[in-house]
Amino acid sequence: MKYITIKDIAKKLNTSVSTVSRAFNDKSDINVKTKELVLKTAKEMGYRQNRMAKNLVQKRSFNIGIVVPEFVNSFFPEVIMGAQEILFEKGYQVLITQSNECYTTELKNVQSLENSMVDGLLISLSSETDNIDYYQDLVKSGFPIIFFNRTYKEINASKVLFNDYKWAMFATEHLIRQGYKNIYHFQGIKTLTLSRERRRGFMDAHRKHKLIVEPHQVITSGFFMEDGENIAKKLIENNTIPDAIFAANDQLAIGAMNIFKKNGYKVPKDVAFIGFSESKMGSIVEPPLSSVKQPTFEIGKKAAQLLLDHIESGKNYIPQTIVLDGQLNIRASSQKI
Amino acid sequence: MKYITIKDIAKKLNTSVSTVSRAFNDKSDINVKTKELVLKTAKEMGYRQNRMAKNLVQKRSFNIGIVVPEFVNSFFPEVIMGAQEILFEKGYQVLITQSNECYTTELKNVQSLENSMVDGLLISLSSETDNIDYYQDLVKSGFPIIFFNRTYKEINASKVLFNDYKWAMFATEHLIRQGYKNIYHFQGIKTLTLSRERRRGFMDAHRKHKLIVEPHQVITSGFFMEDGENIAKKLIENNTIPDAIFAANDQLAIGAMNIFKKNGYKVPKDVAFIGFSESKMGSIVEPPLSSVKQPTFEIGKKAAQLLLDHIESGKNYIPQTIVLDGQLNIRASSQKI
DNA sequence: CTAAATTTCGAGAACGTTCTCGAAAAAAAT
DNA sequence: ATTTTTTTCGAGAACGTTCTCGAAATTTAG
Repeated sequence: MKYITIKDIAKKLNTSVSTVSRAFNDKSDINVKTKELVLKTAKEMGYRQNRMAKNLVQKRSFNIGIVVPEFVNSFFPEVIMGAQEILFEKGYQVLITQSNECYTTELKNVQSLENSMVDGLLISLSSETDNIDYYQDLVKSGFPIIFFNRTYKEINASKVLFNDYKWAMFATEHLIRQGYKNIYHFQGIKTLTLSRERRRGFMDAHRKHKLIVEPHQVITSGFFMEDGENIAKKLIENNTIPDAIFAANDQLAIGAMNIFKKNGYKVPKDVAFIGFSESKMGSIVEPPLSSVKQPTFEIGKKAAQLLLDHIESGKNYIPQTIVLDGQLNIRASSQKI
Repeated sequence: MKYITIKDIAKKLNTSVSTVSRAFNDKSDINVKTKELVLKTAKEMGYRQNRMAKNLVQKRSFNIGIVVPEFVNSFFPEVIMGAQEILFEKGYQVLITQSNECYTTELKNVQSLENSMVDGLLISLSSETDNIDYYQDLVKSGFPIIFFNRTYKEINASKVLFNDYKWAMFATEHLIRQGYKNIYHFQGIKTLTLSRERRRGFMDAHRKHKLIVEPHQVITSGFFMEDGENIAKKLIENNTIPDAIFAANDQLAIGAMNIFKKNGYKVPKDVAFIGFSESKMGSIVEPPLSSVKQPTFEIGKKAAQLLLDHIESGKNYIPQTIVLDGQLNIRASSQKI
């Protein structure tokens, strides 16, 4: 493949590369007519700018790296779409990688992206990540990096978060107000800040209403549908059937709901359900699943915006934390009849 | 941000940049001891290779571009994951873009990726794309590009396809064998090759069983759940209720199913359903949706492999078409009781 | 009509690598 | 000890851009 370069154009027009370069970069010190001529012949010759070279001299790639734990739920794709929307219009390309919830792959991704000279990073940590030294160094070095959803308090960088505590509390209170007494919480992966926050919301809602939560009411697992199924099976086996379940995500709730239904339990009469991070599936399932809706697009957009801010302001950027709010969508799965 | 370069290392070690470069590139003409020394001090100094520069001289980026129409269904994410698996282990980075089913964005994506000097392209065309001149030129120029799922016969490049005809036929026959007579087909976007193939399967299944299909039994729409809902509403309005519906994807089927259920129709007793491109939702819905399962990961893997072949063999690459097979998963939504 | 100001341009360095070529150093062969 | 071979290295071009600096051309002012 023979690329046409700026030199070829210069030669053809009997001018210098500087002039041609000027034409493309909207520089003021060039005659409008020559500029147009350059642009025209460039088009005719099928010229395409070589980003590598440009980036090399400008020391920026106009690439943004995104690292997410997974792709299978619609949550992260939606966040990514939000970010892309902002970044794309500013001329940035987005490199997306996934860590598969694995710390080593996550680190490999980050480093690989750094090698590609990304101008900044948007990252949501894997559930396995408990060592944040690398990120601390990165942040300290001034590299533009924004964390979203899954992060650590200790990291002194900009963050876009969801108010997990508040909405977990609302969700739980909703169940309590419906009159449910024996409410279980499926907290997913225990160690994540977001899980802890949701659990805290769950606990405080009980406290507020002077209800006591027994340890066995909070159950740890993974975040997938199968995890929900397994928990439900075990509960049925032990014949410890909750009134209601507040799950840390829709997948867990749906998995469990299916098992309960299969075993003859009625939803919400026997067991009520409320999920989190509203997914499309939630509205399809029978009965439709109540859930807390997170502003996925908004998260992506805000994170992207912060990143652009950081890139533009350089060293003297002051990190901020944005906490977004959601919405409690009550559906049939949690309404006492 | 001050990057440490190969020059810095050379200076510190009192050697030449050539030697340092050799150390990193596993060249034979370097002493093992100096190599180790270079590698060690490079690590100490926190050296990170500049991809831009490397790519510039080597004229390849080790980046692969992927263009997909959308992100919201799990189909494309899964394909991407398959591709990533193959590409990642060969040291390639993946740049993902989405066209939002819009031709102009698609083209912009492709060009932007070309500017980033991607070594190759994996693409599934938007539903809007009817002008393939650009791709024809690209293919003719020898640029490595592999089409998957959505493509045009006319393009002379490697393709990874699904045997839509065959499995549409199987799906339809399954319904016919169950005794359904008045079967409708929701074909989605009419113009896509894959839609045409699926419709052809639908028609031929009827022909084979000596059944006649009236034009009104084949309905065109978009590919989203809302489209399915709208069709169902219209059918109910006109009181033309099919025995069974074969939808070109799960979303259409689920959308329609929900509306029928809401209007008091029983599934599968009053209306039976079968979808296509099995989605997670299909197994959650009540009753579980029969569907044709596509080997999503496999599609991504195969496409990536073809692309690597193409990149490696260069000009004398001979395009191939791989047609993959799927699986018919029969569930309650299509079983006559 | 000349001087000053402004516009427009070209030469050439720089970005951080890889790669070719030939030279120096070391090892092996005579 | 000398020649030949092999190993190891350094100099410098190249990749395709942008950018700085100063010079040429043009316009404006006096």
